[in-house]
Amino acid sequence: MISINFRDSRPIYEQVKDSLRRLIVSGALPADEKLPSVRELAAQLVINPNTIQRAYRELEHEGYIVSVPGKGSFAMAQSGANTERIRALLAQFDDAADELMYLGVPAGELRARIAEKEAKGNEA
Amino acid sequence: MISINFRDSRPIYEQVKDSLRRLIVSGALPADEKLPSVRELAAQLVINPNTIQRAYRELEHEGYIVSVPGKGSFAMAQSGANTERIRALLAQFDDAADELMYLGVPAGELRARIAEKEAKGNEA
DNA sequence: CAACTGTATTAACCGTCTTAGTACAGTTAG
DNA sequence: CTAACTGTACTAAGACGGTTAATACAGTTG
Repeated sequence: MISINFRDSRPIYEQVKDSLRRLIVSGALPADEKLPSVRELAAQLVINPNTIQRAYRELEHEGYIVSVPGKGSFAMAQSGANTERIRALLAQFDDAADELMYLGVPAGELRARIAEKEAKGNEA
Repeated sequence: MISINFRDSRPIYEQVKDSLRRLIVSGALPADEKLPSVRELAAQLVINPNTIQRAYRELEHEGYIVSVPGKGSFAMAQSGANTERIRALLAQFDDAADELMYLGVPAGELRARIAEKEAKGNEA
């Protein structure tokens, strides 16, 4: 479900954040779904609870989850559009598309990928 | 031309790499164009020459530039398709698209962005 | 020869990531 | 109520990577 790569230069807490965000975005973690507890996920990944805590704290700050002392952490329905995050994602999207086309990947293939996601999103 | 952000958590040499790669990809730096020397760019950005050297070394390893002792560093025409880089870029592209659509950005807008790039690429 | 180019190497500093250990308050099942 | 869970906070220590500084050497060029 969630995996981390110790060889990766990226911090573990970032990898955990991205994994969880991807699970939420993909629908694998619907709103109000309970996440593993800080200690449980730490034990599962064999890393320190502090590292998980940091990932959860930042995900909550980004509006993807909500943590309640004593109860747990839960996936959260996206409320207000996160304009700042959208701006960053669009920049990432454009950069990747620009370089891919420079490297010879046809624009049609990129558009087809979008269309495929659109279909998958509607079937769910 | 090339700018770095000291507040950014990303390493300076990565920022330099991305700036140069973007200049090459966008066509601002055509093949065989001479890049600033290691020391010159370091002085311009007020950072250590070693940091520039590292950026150049890795860009050469990625096939974006070529460095010749005594002469300088030059933008390089993309020869063989860099399959590894393309794979990573497609993953980045997909992740951004997935989350953008999750956040409510319509697929049509993403496709329109691709089409726009396609048009710009053809006019050049 | 002089001034440039890339390249290599060593040492030192500093910030961040991660771990370990402990502690406290809220929640919940028995 | 108690026990076991939950999130949260804090300090200390170690490890690692990024960056700088200071040289040094070889190839190129006017």
